[in-house]
Amino acid sequence: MIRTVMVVEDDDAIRMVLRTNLEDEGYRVLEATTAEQGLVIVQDEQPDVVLVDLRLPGIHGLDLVRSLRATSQVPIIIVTAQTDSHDVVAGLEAGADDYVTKPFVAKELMARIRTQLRRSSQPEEGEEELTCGPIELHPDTAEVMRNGEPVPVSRIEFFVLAELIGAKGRVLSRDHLLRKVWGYGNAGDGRVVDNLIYRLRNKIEDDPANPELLLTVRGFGYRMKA
Amino acid sequence: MIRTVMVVEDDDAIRMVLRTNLEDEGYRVLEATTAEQGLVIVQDEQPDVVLVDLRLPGIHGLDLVRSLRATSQVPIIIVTAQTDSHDVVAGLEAGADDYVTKPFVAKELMARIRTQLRRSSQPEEGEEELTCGPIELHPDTAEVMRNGEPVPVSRIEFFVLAELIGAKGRVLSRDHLLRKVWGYGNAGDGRVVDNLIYRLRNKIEDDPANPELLLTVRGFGYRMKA
DNA sequence: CGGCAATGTCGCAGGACTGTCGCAGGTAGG
DNA sequence: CCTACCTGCGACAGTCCTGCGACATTGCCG
Repeated sequence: MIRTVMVVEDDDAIRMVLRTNLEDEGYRVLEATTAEQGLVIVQDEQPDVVLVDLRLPGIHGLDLVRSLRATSQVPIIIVTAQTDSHDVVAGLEAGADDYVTKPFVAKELMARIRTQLRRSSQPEEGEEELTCGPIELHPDTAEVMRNGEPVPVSRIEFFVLAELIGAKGRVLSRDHLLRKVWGYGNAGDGRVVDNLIYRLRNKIEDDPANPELLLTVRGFGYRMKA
Repeated sequence: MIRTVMVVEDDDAIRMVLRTNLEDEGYRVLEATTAEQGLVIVQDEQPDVVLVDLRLPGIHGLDLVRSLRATSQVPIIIVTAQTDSHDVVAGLEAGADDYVTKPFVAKELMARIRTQLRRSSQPEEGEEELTCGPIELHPDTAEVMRNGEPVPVSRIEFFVLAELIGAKGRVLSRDHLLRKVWGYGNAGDGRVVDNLIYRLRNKIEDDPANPELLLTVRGFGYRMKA
């Protein structure tokens, strides 16, 4: 699962360093240079962690922290040059979850981000709605519903369906599915995917021979109806 | 509500300073001078936060952190003289939630403790009802009732049932149950969970061969009826 | 209209997954 | 010491899954 980290920092150099380090760790990185931008982006993208500098142009970082905390549970880490203990206390009181002072050591900051992610991911369930027409996926119970009726599917079938529905109508190649679901490097191997699709259709389509939900894209792969 | 903070620290002077500061803030303070003591006390008293020194006699603080984390979600703050960034990373990776270096500023440490408490107390809403159909769990007395009649269950059976009912119908993998209830890392080990489920069904299901409450989700694990 | 490649369809057999149950060591209490 | 219970383990059986191969169909192109 790809995690998103937002960086609110006006210093270009520092922002660049952060971006590089974060991307090396495999995070998706969002950037903002002002508190106002930061607020909007958090609303929009709902990142998994927010890094905030205190000294920002315009609205102060502390106020940004308070605003974020008022509407969101997203973990906030303050990253700033203010080393005074009084500032640390103020930052944490404002609602931040951690406080790192510049110059920071990248490794340490990355570890602190992981710590925040670990904690916030506990009650994780929001996720996106996994539905497509009459089909609903419930990751909590590993069940597939069709017109409200449960449909028995196997483990692999469930994952393939989840992958397809999660793609929201985009075409997924056989290779993509193999890697994501089966975990194969990509070792050329027969028609496992086709077979599975066939079986899935028998379970979720009204007329499996004329699929209306799980469509073939000849030469490319498969996709769900939009 | 009175919060409890445990301090694991072998230096008498520092422990005293911490105790004084914590009591001034209104916390109940537990003390331990070794990792072994610490482990026992956490099990016994379930403090709300644990402060751990890294340099302890005998078992190293890091190992204490890992042990605690294996069985408990209690927030852990490492308080130590090791200022090296490498140590910070190791500490957080081991499962700590924050890392403060000596000499620390009391005010800041107190703020970090409040931060941890704020986060860990979020999902706390009195006691949730641990019921599922005709089954009731009473954590106070460790009793299971079925249609109002007490059902004798063993210690482990009780915990597994509590974990399942607490999950409110979500699937729990065997691995999850092993970690939560047995506390195993995840050491590959046979079919302990299956066996326990079998025994539980014999106690709480009308027809154990056709379970209606404690359901199997093939390929995933087990879940309670919603 | 053929030919070719891609995909649909289906049965099979090995194997993965789970239910079931008996056994024995361990533990707590009497 | 004895008993009752708990608990982990292994074995066996039944069920379901899944990859494979073979053949049928379909779509594309010259």
